[in-house]
Amino acid sequence: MPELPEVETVRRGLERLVVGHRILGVEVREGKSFLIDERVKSSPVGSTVIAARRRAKVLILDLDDATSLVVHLKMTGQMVVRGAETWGGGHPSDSLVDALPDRSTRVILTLDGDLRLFFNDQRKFGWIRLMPTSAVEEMEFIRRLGPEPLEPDGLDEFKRRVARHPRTSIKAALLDQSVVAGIGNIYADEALWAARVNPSRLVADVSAVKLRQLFESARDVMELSLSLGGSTDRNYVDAEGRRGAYLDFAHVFRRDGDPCHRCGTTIKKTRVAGRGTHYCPHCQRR
DNA sequence: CACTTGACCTGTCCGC
DNA sequence: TGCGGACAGGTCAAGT
Repeated sequence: MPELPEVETVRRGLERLVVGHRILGVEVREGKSFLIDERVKSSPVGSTVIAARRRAKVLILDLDDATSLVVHLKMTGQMVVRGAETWGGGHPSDSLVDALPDRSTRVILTLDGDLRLFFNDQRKFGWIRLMPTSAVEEMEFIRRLGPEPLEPDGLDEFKRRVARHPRTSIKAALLDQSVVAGIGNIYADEALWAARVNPSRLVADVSAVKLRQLFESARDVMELSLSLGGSTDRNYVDAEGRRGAYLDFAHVFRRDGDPCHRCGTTIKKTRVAGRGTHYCPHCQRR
């Protein structure tokens, strides 16, 4: 569920809350959730967080010893900060998560300033990887990433990359991180609705005008979502444990059975590219 | 080769 | 109420 707007919201929180703090301890509760590259020392303890970056759906915490903590939240990952600088050790009333740690807590980082950073991940798909900062950009899946919708000059590159997959559905292409980076199931459906493109349509049958509208629609829905703190379907929270509000404004995602905001036709749910797919049968005719 | 499906997990929801 | 099964979705490996 965490897609680009959610990961960016978490990044902003971590930038504010943990950059400048020194790591005092690491508690790994689930070994597969915390991986250490063989090229680095065995622990980040003693290092200071100097930057919080993001590439597509990946979070990167740079440390002052030329290593980085690379984090992928996958579907149910959370990075939640608790401590004196947030709420005196307690948690705010609008937090979705209760007392931490809980049973989904996989890794706990203790930082100076009386802070604790919890990596929670119900389904254990996510991971944190400690590696040399110089090696982050060389990770295979980062090298392959396509342009992000929020990049102002990404359209041409998107068009070039999507054209390499003419026989696949446009929805599958939008979900392919090597075609365009940062889109997941929610924003794929929302962008397709905004651009009035049927999710099952083959890439080869989508006009250049529609491709441009799709890229721009993806940018628009992501900017709106960012302004609302992202989407909370069931699990997502930001670095302070708060949910995002975007789904209150969604046009199709999880709205099957409800009327289309443009034409009133009942929103349908089907399966495209192996994923639940929401669309308006009238606005998004094939 | 291009594309689709299954695996990885756990929690929730639905029908019987 | 209990229980089995479907479903949720990001990414990669395996299959067609």
